[in-house]
Amino acid sequence: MAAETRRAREKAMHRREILEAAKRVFAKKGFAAATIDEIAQEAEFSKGAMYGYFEGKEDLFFTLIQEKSDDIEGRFMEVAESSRDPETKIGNLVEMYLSFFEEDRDFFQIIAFEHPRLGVKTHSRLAENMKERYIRNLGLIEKVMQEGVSAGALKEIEPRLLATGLVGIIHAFTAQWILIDGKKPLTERKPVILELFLDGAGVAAVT
Amino acid sequence: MAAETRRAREKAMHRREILEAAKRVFAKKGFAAATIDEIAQEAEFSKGAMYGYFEGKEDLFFTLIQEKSDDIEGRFMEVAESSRDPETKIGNLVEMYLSFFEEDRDFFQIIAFEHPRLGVKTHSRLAENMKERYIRNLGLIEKVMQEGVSAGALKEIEPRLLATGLVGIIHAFTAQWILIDGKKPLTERKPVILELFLDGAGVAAVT
Amino acid sequence: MAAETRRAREKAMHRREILEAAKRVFAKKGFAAATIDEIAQEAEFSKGAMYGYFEGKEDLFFTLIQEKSDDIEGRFMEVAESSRDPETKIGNLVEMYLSFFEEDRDFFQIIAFEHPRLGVKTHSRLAENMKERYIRNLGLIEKVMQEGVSAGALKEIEPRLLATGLVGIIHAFTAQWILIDGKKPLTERKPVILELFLDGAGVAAVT
Amino acid sequence: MAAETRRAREKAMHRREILEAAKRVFAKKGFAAATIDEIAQEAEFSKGAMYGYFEGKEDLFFTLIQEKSDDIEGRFMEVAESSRDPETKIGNLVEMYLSFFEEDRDFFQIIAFEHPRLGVKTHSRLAENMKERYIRNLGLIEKVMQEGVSAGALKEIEPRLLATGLVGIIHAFTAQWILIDGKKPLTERKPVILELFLDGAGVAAVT
DNA sequence: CATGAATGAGGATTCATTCAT
DNA sequence: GATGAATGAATCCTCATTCAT
Repeated sequence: MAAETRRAREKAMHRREILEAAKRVFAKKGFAAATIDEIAQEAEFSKGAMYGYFEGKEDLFFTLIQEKSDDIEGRFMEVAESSRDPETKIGNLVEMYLSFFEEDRDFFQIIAFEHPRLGVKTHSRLAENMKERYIRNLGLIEKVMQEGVSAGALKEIEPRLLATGLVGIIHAFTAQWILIDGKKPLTERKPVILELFLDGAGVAAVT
Repeated sequence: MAAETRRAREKAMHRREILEAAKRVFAKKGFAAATIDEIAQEAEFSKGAMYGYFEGKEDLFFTLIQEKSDDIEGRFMEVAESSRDPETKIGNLVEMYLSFFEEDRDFFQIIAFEHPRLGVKTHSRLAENMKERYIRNLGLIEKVMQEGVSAGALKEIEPRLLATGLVGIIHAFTAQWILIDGKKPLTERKPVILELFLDGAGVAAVT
Repeated sequence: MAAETRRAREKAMHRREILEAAKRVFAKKGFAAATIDEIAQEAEFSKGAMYGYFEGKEDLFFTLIQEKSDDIEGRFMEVAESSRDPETKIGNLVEMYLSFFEEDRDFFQIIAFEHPRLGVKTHSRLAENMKERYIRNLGLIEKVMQEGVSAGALKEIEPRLLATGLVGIIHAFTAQWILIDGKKPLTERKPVILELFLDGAGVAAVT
Repeated sequence: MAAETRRAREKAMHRREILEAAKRVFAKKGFAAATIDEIAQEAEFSKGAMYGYFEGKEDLFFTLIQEKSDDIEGRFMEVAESSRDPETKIGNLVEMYLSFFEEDRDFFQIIAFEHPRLGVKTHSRLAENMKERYIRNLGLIEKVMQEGVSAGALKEIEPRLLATGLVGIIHAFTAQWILIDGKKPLTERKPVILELFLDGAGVAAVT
């Protein structure tokens, strides 16, 4: 039985290694251009082994997204209950996203890669699921925005639009960070993002 | 001679038809997943015909990006000289981007698709060129931001960060529009975007 | 009618130009690797024009071989009646081949290219015809050899073997000439060839 | 481990089978007209399998030439040291070539096919390599000829010309054998070849 | 006749997936 | 389970040939 346990432990580890390898490859190439062969090599397993752990390329990809999405949703829940003050909560939200992507820039890359595909009608369970999640996620952020509006901390703008704006800023800074200034920690951008989002770039026209 | 002219005209038209078809397919599938076959079908030409107009998939893609990028850069120049007032100029900038993407949402899709690839080292002339253009483009926006800062209309924030923020908001709203509420004209979003960017989402904390 | 005549003359000229172009291309690439496109370009005609003069690639090739083979057979006939002395006749034969190939090294190249295909069973009228011609040709040379033997000028060796040997030497020197020392006239090799063929390379062992 | 060994053994065998199949096809069609498909069928493998063993058509061809050329060069070395007597050595040389081609007429066919291509400027590593080898090979034969001349066994003719002549005769007889009288062993031709080369076809003009 | 655009069959190559060991 | 050889469908691309102008 102990042997069984070790086996189970090893199997789980291998699974993880494969997933991590897949993530690196998907991040570098995108789903379509990635090959099982390259993932196998990256994972230091044989091609055949991959099929002992996953059903195929789609499954691999899907699992990856799934896990990370669960992770991010979990973190989101913590954030959602982290404070009563809307501004603090939004700050936590931004920080959460930034550290999430900083920890795992490959995943951000993947999301960024495949995100646009969501707008495309498709038959894959995969894309459907991703789209669902995306909308749910945006919904969560919307709720935070709604709270902010209700609390009088945010302007009376449709929460969805506010959510869209915030997400846009975060993504842009993350992309920027990956593309150009990858050295400094991404979380350093939190203050600017918050200032931009909450107070805007303009010098207060004294109305 | 007239015959020659007609032929030339037809050839140009066919070229355009193929480019448009390619754009639709690239927008739907992304570069890697798109196939010449599908593009040919979409264009209602035979597979072989494609090669009379373009050297192959890469060339097709490249040409597409090239043309549109030239277009957008041209429009940008107009905007850059459109006004002395920074806020007006930024407004024109936002409007320009919104109408550009509204006119051609497929192109936005393509850009969104392939943009993340820019962060990945590659050997393709294509990616290099795209990255160059992207940075140049961002540089142009930076310059507008710089003017705004100098004129005292924008906060003393690094222009690059301002540019990143604005672009992020615009992209997010465009993506949103494509993903969900594709009916209303995208340009309708101009006021929100401007308000978010210039004045922020927060209710002016009376500082 | 005069117009008709000029037309006919022009047509014949064009035909010739195409054939010459085809010869150059076939010589450079071999039949299989040559393309109609390249031949057309070489001939400075459109691809389509080729089909007004020939039925296709095979026909072009076939015609080429045909014409040249007729030519060489004609010249052979002259040689066959050129002298009563076997050695002189053999000398004339060698000279004839050498100048034939010197005049038209492309044709030699083509022959050399496609010759080995003769040993392969095939369904093409083309190859059959070439093989037939080749054997007929060798037969002609055999007859000269036979005469030489009968006249006591050549050893009592099967004429076919003698013919094979002579042809082999000629081909080898021609190939050599093309491959390496293309400057000097090929016909300069006549004496060596004759000496080798008639007297051998060995220093007469005083038998 | 034994399993590994068997696998390795099988892989080597399959590789060989594929090479042999490729040889037959190249011999029948020539490089340009041969198709991977046909080679695969001849080898009784799937098309895809070919790429597990070779990089493609060129590689296949190249490997084939390489291996055989190494073989023939090895045999040549033996011959080169086989005797002090020039005539014997030349005899051995002829015999070596004849048995080499008799053992593997497909290879001769291939050589004969592609040889003329050598005279054509090209960019392929392949052709360069073949040409190099050919010249080196001829060089080796030249050396034997040179020895013969120095030893007073051969006439004072440029060794390269002597080599060319001998090779020409050998090739012609081999081609003849393949084309027409394939039944009798090719090596049977050794005496005639030697006699023709050393003593010529002419009846000794009593000089 | 000449042109060259269009076609489509054919060929090289890649890659997800299967399967015998 | 792990391996990697084998498969074959899918894909890019070429080129002989046709045909409208």
